[in-house]
Amino acid sequence: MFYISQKNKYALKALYELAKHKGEGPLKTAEISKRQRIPLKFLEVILAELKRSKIIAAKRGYQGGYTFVGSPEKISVGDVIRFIAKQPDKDDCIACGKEIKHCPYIPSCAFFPLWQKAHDAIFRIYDETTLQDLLENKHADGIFSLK
Amino acid sequence: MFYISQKNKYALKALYELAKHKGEGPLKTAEISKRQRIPLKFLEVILAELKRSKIIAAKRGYQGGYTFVGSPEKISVGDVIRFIAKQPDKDDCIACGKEIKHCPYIPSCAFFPLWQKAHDAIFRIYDETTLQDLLENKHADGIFSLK
DNA sequence: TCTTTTTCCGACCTATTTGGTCGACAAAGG
DNA sequence: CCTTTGTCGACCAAATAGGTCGGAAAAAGA
Repeated sequence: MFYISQKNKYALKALYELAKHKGEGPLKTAEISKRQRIPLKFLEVILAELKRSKIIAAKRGYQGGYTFVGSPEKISVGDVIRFIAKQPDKDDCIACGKEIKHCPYIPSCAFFPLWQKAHDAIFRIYDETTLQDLLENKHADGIFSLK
Repeated sequence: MFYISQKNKYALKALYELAKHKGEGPLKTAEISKRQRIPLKFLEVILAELKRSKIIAAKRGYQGGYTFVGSPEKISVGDVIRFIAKQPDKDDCIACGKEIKHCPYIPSCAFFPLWQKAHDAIFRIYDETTLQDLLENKHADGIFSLK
C-alpha cells in the first residue's frame, strides 16, 4: 500500500535522464545505466515497459537508444507511478489495497476514509510534480538537515 | 517506502477495539482476534509489541487481557505506524528510504524534495487522525463509490 | 498448591514479491 | 555481413511479509 518500489524509482530516474537529453537524439540504455547507477539488464526491462506508454520511443542498432517523446511538463510523477504499478485487481479496496475479502468497500469500515485521504494526499503531490519540475530542480527550500 | 503493512493495519484494528472497550476491563486477545478477524497467534505478537509502547497494558491469567491505557484522543495513527515500523537505519535517506549508498542526503538529488513532500503529506494525515476520530467514525463524506 | 486461563517469548516456517540476470533474437546502420 | 543496440521470455536468489508452534510464566480461583 502506497509502496514505491525500486523499479518505480529507476523508472523515474531514467525518464529524468531522457527528459534532460531531449532534443539531442537517442540516449543509450548503457548511458542511462551509468549516469543513474541502474543495473543495465534491469533498466532494459524497465525501459521496454515504459515504451508501451508511448512517452518514450526506441530506436535500435548503431546510434540507437531511447528518446523522450512527449513534453516533460505534461508528464507527472503520478502518471509514471500509475503506469509502472501493476493494475489493481478489480475487487481490491480502492483505499486499503489488497485487503479485500472482508472489506469490499464496506462503508462501515472505520479505516476507509483514512486510507483514502492518505491516498489522495500522496497522489496530489505526485500528480502536481512534473518531470519538468524535477529537471528544474525546484528544491523549494533546502532542508537537507541531518549530517 | 510509505508501505503500510498488514501488521500495521492489524495493530490499528486491535487498538481500535481496545479503545472502544476502554473502561470495561481487560479485553482478551482471542476476542479481538474474533472481532477483527486477525489470526490469533499473529495478534499475540503484535499486542506484545504494542505493549512496549505503554499505550496498552496486559494482565495475565484468568480474567486477563489487554487494556487501553492512554486516551484515544491523544494517540494518532501516525504514532502507531511509527511505533510498529522498524526503526530506519541511521544512514537511510530520510526521504527515499533505503536508497542509501549513492544518495546519502545529497542535496543535488532531484527526487529528494518530492519524496519528502510525499512523506510529509501522508504523515500529516496520519498524525491528525486520532484513534478517537476513528471511533467516532468521521466518515466526512460517504463516497463509497464502486459497485 | 493445583488447575485453569491467559499473556509472553523465541524459534521456526512458507509463499510472494522484489530486484535482478541470462541468452538468444530482431532490427538498423555502416 | 558485422556491429551495435533494443526486445523478449525464461529464470533466479534473497528478502520480506505474514504467520505458526510449543511451551513457559504469571495470575487468579478452587
